[in-house]
Amino acid sequence: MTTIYDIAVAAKVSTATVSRVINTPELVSEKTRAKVEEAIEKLHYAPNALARELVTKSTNLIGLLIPDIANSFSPAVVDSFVGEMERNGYNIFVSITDADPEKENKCIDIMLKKRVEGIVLLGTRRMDRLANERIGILARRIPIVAIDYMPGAEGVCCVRCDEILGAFYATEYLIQLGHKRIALLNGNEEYTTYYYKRKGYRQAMEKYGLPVREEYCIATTPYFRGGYEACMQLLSLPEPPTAMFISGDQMAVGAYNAILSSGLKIPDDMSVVGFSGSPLSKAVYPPLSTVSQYARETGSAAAGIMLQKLRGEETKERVVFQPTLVKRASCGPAKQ
Amino acid sequence: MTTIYDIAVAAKVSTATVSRVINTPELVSEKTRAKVEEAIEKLHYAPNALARELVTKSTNLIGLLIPDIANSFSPAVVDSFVGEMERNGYNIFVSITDADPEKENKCIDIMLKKRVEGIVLLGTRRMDRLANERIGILARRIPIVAIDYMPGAEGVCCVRCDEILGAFYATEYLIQLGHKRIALLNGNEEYTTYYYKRKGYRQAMEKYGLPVREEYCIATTPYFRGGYEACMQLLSLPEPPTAMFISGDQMAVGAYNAILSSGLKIPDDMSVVGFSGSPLSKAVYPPLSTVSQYARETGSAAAGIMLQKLRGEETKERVVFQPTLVKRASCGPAKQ
DNA sequence: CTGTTAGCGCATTCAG
DNA sequence: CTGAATGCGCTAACAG
Repeated sequence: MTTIYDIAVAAKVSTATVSRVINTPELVSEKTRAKVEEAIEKLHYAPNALARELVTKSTNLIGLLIPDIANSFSPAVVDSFVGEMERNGYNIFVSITDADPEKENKCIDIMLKKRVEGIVLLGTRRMDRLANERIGILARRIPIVAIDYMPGAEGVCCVRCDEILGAFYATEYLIQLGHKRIALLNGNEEYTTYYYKRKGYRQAMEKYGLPVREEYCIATTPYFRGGYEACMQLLSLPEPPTAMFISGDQMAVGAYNAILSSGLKIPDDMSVVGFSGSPLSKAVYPPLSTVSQYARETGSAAAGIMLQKLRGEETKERVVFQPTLVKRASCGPAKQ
Repeated sequence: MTTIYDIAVAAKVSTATVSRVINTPELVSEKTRAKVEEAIEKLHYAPNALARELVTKSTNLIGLLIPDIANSFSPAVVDSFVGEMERNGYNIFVSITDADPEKENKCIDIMLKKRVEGIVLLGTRRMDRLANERIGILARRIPIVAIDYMPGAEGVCCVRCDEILGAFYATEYLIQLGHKRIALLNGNEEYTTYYYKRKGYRQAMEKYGLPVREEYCIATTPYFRGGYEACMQLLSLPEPPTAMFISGDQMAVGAYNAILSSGLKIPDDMSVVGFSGSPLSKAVYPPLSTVSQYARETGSAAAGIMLQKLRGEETKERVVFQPTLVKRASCGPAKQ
């Protein structure tokens, strides 16, 4: 590996001069600059960022923790976040944690050692306030932005969608269409997203005086298969629901499959509202009503806040996107 | 930021001893180890990886270049690749290149400066041999694994699916069902994936003596919307196709929408085969026949090869997965 | 078992 | 405009 010293020798200058043509070329005379650049070219010199960062104490590195990359929300957030950070000269160090707090902790340790200048936590977390304590403490030393809720670490800046409200809108919409038997097809309610979605669902049901029937509330894995299986279960009930609010677009598509392959029609026999507003929701047939979560906007908002923090500017404590209910053909009035 | 020196002072030992309790604790006496560990704990010491790596010349960093994270293939590959590398003690430095060769080049420069120990290039590339020349040269200095084809850089290890064969299978299947008017709904054919898919399609058509009709071959954006629009265009033809091979599952779902919302039935009025084998293909209704691309296996194969290279072991020049045609309800016999 | 010393590759004073 | 010298935080001989 060629070093700054090799270049200095080849160009017959000091290492300081080489350093200058790289970092402050305007301070170097035309002639020596040319000499040095030639040597750099010839020897394929790539300055060792480790050494550089050791002295400048600036890594331009941001850590990104992703609990789950396979859902319909993460990729879009990651894309917009990474793009925005890169455009501003930062680089990204990622880790996929499978939503495992222990793994997350280890990753954070590594990131701290690598001297990342900020950490972004993407996606839902356990409703475990204690587990988040460390994050809260860490946030006093290094910029941290959480995408989604962060119970128990009040100092951490959160960028998220108001999921209670989103779930409320979705459920209310179904109620207003005349449905009374409305199912909630949810994910694991120990996680923030699903906890809050249940809350919104419940609020809507209660507001309109409808009973929350336990057999209508199912928590399953938030992917296609989970949606399919849970929906099958609902359809086999003696008195099946006439509508369902489903906590994720992937689950909703799985439910579509269950409904359609049971010979039922959407929305005639079953109304469906999803959650996420991913491109998928618009793509399926019939197009899926969904609560739009603004994934890309969330990613760039997180980047914006992170950049502010890195510059030492004051930032908002929290950015909450108001979800929008996108009404599409998957919902219809309740039959009499 | 506390340093090894601070710990040494606090524990009243030398920095060498601190270094030992961190790296080779078995060489330190129980007593001093306890002292040092206490100091580390108390001062929240996290060894500076930059300094460490500068002297050990080992970063455990792998660069991962992702051209497009939004398709149905990348997330699964990334997940399995990253998981496998992390399990083996490596960390990941990512960048999203939007398939822009210039951006890719800049990213590689940064990665080289950061002293990554290997680089993985994910996903399709332009059919531009010259653009890949640099990769080929680089591969002589540092382990490089390309996921997908890599024309023009023969030294680079490639992990990919035989897309020609996959497209051939898909098309042949439709032909054997009696279809003669078979469309190809493809992506931009300047990119390897779509170039080779067209090739496989053509080979099948020619083998069975069917004409390749230009108006049946459309190149569009490989997402839902592209599939929808291209399919609409095909349906409006005076003599529309009776079957289509679609180069990606997302496009296929977009096409589903176009077909179903035009009042046609799948597979009665239109047979469809997709490509990717993503969970999505199984989830939609009717379940989509597709060419399975083994995303997760591809990711872990790439990791496996990278790990071998990092250990200095000999590796295969190329790993080619034989795609499998998964027959589902989206295809039926051609009507007379 | 522990301390001393010498760099790793670079940026940054401070002279000249 | 350029060079010599110093140190960033750490590991790795080498002594003791």
